[in-house]
Amino acid sequence: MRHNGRVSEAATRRDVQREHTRARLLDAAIVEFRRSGSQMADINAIVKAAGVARSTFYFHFPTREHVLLELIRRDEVQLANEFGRFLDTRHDLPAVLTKIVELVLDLESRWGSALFHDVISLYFSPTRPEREQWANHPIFVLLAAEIERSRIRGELYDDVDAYHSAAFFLLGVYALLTTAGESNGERDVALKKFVTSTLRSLQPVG
Amino acid sequence: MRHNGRVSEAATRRDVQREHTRARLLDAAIVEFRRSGSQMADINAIVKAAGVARSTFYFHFPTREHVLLELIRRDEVQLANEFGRFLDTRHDLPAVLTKIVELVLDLESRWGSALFHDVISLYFSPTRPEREQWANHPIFVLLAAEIERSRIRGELYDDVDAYHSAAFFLLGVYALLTTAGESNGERDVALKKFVTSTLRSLQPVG
Amino acid sequence: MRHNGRVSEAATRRDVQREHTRARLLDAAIVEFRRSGSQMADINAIVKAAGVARSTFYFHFPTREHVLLELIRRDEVQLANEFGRFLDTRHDLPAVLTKIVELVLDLESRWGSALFHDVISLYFSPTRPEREQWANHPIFVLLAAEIERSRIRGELYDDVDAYHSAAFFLLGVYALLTTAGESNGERDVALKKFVTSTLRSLQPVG
Amino acid sequence: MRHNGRVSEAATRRDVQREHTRARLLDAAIVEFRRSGSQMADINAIVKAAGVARSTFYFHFPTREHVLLELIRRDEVQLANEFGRFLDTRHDLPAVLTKIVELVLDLESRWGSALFHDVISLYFSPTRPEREQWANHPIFVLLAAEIERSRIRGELYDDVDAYHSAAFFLLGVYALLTTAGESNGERDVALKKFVTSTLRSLQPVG
DNA sequence: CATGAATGAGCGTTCATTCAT
DNA sequence: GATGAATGAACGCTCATTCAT
Repeated sequence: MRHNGRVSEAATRRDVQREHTRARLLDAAIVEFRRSGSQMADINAIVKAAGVARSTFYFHFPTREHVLLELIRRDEVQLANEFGRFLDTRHDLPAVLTKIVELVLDLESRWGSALFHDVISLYFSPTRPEREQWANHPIFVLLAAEIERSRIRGELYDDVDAYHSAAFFLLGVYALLTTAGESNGERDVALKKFVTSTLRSLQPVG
Repeated sequence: MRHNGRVSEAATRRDVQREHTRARLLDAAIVEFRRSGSQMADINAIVKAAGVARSTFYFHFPTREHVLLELIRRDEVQLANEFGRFLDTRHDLPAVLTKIVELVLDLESRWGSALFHDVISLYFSPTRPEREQWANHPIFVLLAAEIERSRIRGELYDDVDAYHSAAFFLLGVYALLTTAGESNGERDVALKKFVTSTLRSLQPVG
Repeated sequence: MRHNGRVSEAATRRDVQREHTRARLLDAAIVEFRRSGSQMADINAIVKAAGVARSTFYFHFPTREHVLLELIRRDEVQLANEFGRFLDTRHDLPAVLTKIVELVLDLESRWGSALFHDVISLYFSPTRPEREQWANHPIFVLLAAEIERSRIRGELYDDVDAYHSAAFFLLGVYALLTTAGESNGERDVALKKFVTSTLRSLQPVG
Repeated sequence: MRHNGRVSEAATRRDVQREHTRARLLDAAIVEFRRSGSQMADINAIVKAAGVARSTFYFHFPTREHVLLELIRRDEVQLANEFGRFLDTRHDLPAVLTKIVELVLDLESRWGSALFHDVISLYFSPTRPEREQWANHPIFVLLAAEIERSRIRGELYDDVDAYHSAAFFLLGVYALLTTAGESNGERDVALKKFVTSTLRSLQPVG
């Protein structure tokens, strides 16, 4: 009411400032989360690293989960793009599954295993937010479609359920990865066997 | 150490008392843990429910993880016994896998999904204690052995790896169960399909 | 740091509020400390008396020693001022020593003997903070200077060591005061004799 | 009532056992107290070192102060004996005071400065037990008597109050020793000056 | 928009102490 | 006489959260 035309301008400045602070917080959060997993990472460390007040964090993110979500969103898009590009090339189902393992391993090494574990468990958490459904997971969607195409081409058992098969596979890969106790060598072996095993559950052994 | 033979006898009374208190705490803990998972569980609520002093909890259990371990120990034995009894009866591999799903579902409903999740994640936790290795999981051991017997009987693909197959199956079941978002009906369907899918990965479709 | 000029102005309101809470805590602390000495003092009682949350205490004071230091700081300034004003008047050495005894007795009665003891022992504590050195004690400094002036005026033995003499005197006064078992009457007598005795150690009996 | 003549015998055995445990506790206590001062030393450490149960400590000693008292009692007797033997030899007052400083320094090095500090503060503590009065301190008694004899021999000012003078001296020595912050060299200098200063307060400068 | 003071709940821990055995 | 289970009070501390400014 006391404001003149400059208000929208001022608001814009605020927007810029807000996004700046928000980005600082996200950057600091990913560093902290990588270090100690999202459970352990305390907000103190994040805000300290971001150079803002503790309460500023809560201004931007209602809970620490919201930070995670924002981080996930970033990478999911990238992952889906990469996987989509791969699907545009010549490929068979074994190659597809292997590619997925590779992508997920990439993701894990980018995030660190502790944080990765936390992120995955968001998909399983009883309190997970609406949009983190499997049905929305970009890789899941593409994989299910690919399996279905394969089935229609007659390469798989007739009665294969593309949706569930895709879920079993991704779930399995994630679960194996969270089995952090084994050495990387053992894990790689297990993943390779898992791909083979999954293929056998889909198509007649040729 | 300085005790003579009579002491251990006399001490029995105290032992009984101690075990009683301990059991009260465990009972109260499982209730609280069921409600909110072991991480979030309020120790104050537990001791209040058990009717003992806060410090008594810490007298018996150094950390909340120790409670969890004790709870697991209890049920694992029971589970393994039940599964062992089942294996003594006439059965085929599909029945075995179905039985396992059933047993795990039982366990989950007894524990509640939050606590169940915690327990499972003990198997995946980077800091899990030695004895909570897959290799020691009673169902895992029995299942792997059963798969291997089946393979030797020529019922499975020749090159099936019993150890990994058992792991994939249990991991998958657990993972599906932690996917709490779906309705129970959907979950049951998914589990049934998962059993079928696993069987196909093990034996030629007849 | 990112603040502009107006912030410090605006912050003043908060500063006032903060200092108010801080003062409330200090006031409550001195009451509790008087009752039972700073070691034994119950932080819960302090915060309850101050009408703030427990964590607020720790927000303001990392340890209980910090409270003590703040209390000391308050009174040392006052004490030094009063002693300084006295030194500005006409006086001789006996009057100076007597004045010191009087000031210290005042301090003790304001603080109570338990707290007073704690405060003094800060000067003796192996972990005492830098600034609580004798060399910084305001009365000590003034007394040593006064003794030295007296010596230069030829009123004392030539070889009197002002620094040590001042220390012996203050130490003695404090030590006598911590000897709480005797009645006040006995203590007053002892203090009077101690002043006489100290004077005799400084100047030829006239 | 069911007991026969063997009771007194049995009681004797118990006595032996009790004294044995008591001695073990004392030995452990002095070690622990030396390490960290009596304030810090926790009963846990003592009972652990003594190899007895926590509650056994409380069976023998109502409070930790009672342990200290028992330890003091031991050494005071020895100290008084040694000082008494010295007084039997040819000596003058300066030698007496110097001897006392020496004895106290010995005591301090035997006990460690932290424990020594605690012990001394027992003499000043508002809750100190009856028998820890200055009036009972063995050295104090002997010193006061010696000063009085000296005064009677006409070596001191006529009006010297032996009781208070002895108190001032011992108090001063103890107080200087608790000034732990200074180097040993500085402390020795201070003690020497303190002896001189005290002598001057007692006898005309020759 | 961002801040910092303040909160409240809980944490894991220490420790003197009691008491039945 | 000695024990160990149990207690209760306080400790210092963390941390998500609220709120007035």
